[in-house]
Amino acid sequence: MTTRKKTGGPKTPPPAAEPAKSERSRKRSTINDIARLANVSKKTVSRVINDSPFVKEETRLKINAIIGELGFEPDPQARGLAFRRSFLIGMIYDNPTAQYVVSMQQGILDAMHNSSFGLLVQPCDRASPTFLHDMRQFVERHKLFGVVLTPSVSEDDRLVQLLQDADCPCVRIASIALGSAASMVVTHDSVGAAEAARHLAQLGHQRIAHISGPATFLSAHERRRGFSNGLAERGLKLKPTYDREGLYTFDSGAAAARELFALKPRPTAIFAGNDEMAAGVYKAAHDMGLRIPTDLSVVGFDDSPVATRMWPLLSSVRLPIREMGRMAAEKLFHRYGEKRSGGELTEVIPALIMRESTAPPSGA
Amino acid sequence: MTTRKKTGGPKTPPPAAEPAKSERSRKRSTINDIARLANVSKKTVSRVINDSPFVKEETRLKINAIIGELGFEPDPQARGLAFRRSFLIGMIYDNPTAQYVVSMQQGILDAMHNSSFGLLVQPCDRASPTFLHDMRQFVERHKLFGVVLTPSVSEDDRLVQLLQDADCPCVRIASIALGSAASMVVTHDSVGAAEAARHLAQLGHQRIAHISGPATFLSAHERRRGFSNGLAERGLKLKPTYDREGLYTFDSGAAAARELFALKPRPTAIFAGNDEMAAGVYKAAHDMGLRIPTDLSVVGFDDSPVATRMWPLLSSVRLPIREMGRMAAEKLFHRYGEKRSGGELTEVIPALIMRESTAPPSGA
DNA sequence: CTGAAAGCGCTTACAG
DNA sequence: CTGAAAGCGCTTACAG
Repeated sequence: MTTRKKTGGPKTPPPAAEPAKSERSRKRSTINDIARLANVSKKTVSRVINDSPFVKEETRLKINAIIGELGFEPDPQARGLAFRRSFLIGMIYDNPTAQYVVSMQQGILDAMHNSSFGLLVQPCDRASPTFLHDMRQFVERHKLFGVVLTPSVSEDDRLVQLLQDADCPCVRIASIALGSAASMVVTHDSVGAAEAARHLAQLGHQRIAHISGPATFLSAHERRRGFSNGLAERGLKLKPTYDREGLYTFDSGAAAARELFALKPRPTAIFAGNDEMAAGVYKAAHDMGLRIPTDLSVVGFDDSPVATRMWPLLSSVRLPIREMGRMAAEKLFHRYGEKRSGGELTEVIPALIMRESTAPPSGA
Repeated sequence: MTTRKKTGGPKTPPPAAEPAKSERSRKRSTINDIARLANVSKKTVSRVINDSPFVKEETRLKINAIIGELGFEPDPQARGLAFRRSFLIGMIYDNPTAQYVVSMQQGILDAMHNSSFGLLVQPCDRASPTFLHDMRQFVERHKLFGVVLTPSVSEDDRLVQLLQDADCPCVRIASIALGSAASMVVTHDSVGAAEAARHLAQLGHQRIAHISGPATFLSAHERRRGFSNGLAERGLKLKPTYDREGLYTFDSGAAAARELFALKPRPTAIFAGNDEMAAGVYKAAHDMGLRIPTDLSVVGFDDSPVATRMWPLLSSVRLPIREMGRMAAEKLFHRYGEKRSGGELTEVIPALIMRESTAPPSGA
């Protein structure tokens, strides 16, 4: 009992920055140490760790003090084994944009800060024949606490079904609500696309084109839909000849733009489904001697790093990726903390970031 | 004993793609099930799981057969608890390039494929006052099996010391050997930079400039050193006025280029320490009306996605990031498998990827 | 070459 | 409000 205070002084700062030097012989303390020091059973210590309401306030205080003093942190592995569920969150992704993946990780990590959770990453390929098998292994092997699914794998119903069968909670990030409110972070891509449409219309453009992502992507559909609606608000229509499908890649954007430029009259503004394709549009315009924004206005989507690496700087629709990651992880935690709470839909609205790539049409 | 065969037929395919429908009541089998079925003790099953040589071949075969049949996979959590070490690899990073991070993750995951390991990611900020404390928590909390350190945090000796104290194996990725051979993947950035120098010299350039990364980065130093050496091979010298320090950022690259362009005579070629800065050079050149490669040759480093998003396409020095990740993880595993083996230095050589951004000097 | 006992650090029923 | 027993699924000494 006398060995438990080292400094003897008042409460040491936070969790004791650097206890003993490299004396790694000082093993981490366990629930047993705490129990002994507090003169209670380990079960009671377990109760305070797990925030059980059935602990006398006085007991709780005493135990928490000792926990603080020793810098005790329950072993997630042992806890996991007993709980039959780990303290690990998985992030499953197939988004090709590296910045998206890294920002999302950051956001999830933000939500886990100061918890004992860890973030396990898992890329995937929906086209692979072992896709579902791999995902099942990933989830079952680690007895994941929960999983966050980013687009476009978040749209895969087979995966969602599998997770449900495996009793693994998941939060899906997508442009519209695909499942229960408790499991969704919806990004309303259509709203951002509509804003882009209004902006272009406002500038006076009449011949406005769109290059969408592949039809298999929900986001591609939503962005087109929102754009079309935004145009309609201003009495404009997205003409079929001005409506091309790309692949969300640089090359497909350039190819679609070339087709568009061959039209007469050619469009004076293009809304690309993502920044990659917008970069392709820049390239095609450059090759044809079309100046941006004088001869052609361009708007992208994603506000990825490339948007500020092009000249003129690309105006683009931005989604708060990192924040989305944080929200998704928080949903997972809420569901656990307060008995299935956090059930409201989580929503996010994209915003148009204005830069230098748009101007009134030259003839205006 | 009779319940153990479901299909009754010959060995089913791999690990039984989809055992029972959504019957998740069928709990995962444990080491006890295997032991019972094989008529041995669980300890013996444990021995075959851990590849112990002290098992009769016949016994091993029988046990492995049953393991295969049931698709048994030992629970990493339970194993970890008993081993006092998890089956988790941590990746600690502070590299600002998203593509680098994602590729590295992929590589590490490649090495873990078909193992029961998982990859935990952990960004960090070396300037944060809680940096070391956070890292210690990360490592101790998860009882990490090992950790891979990417540049530039891989250069932090305090971290390496901390990991050693915590008895956590690590592999460091850096441009030169910073520690024991067993813990290093060295990327020889200088070799790639030298190649860039030779290429430029070969083209006939005489006035060749370099924009380096910040002096606090080892890579910045190594790239300059290699470049300078490459020039020297051809009897050229990196003049102090042509040797500028940037920050590895777009803006710093543009600023340094502007200074270089103001010199008379101005350089006819620039080797940028990374692609970001090369993009800045493009921007500055564009603003000054300098055409690439006619008026100015440019070479970058990293071969990041932006390299192919610029016009003309940027020639750049490439490092096989994904492969480096794989190698790093494999080193961690080797050290474990064969009693401290895998001790040789792991090396990687960068290669110059030729594209469209270089040409002989216009006056040549 | 193989096994019975004890233990990793926590939690679940069950009692009280 | 609190605790003693048993257990999560595996491994470590120790025996034989």
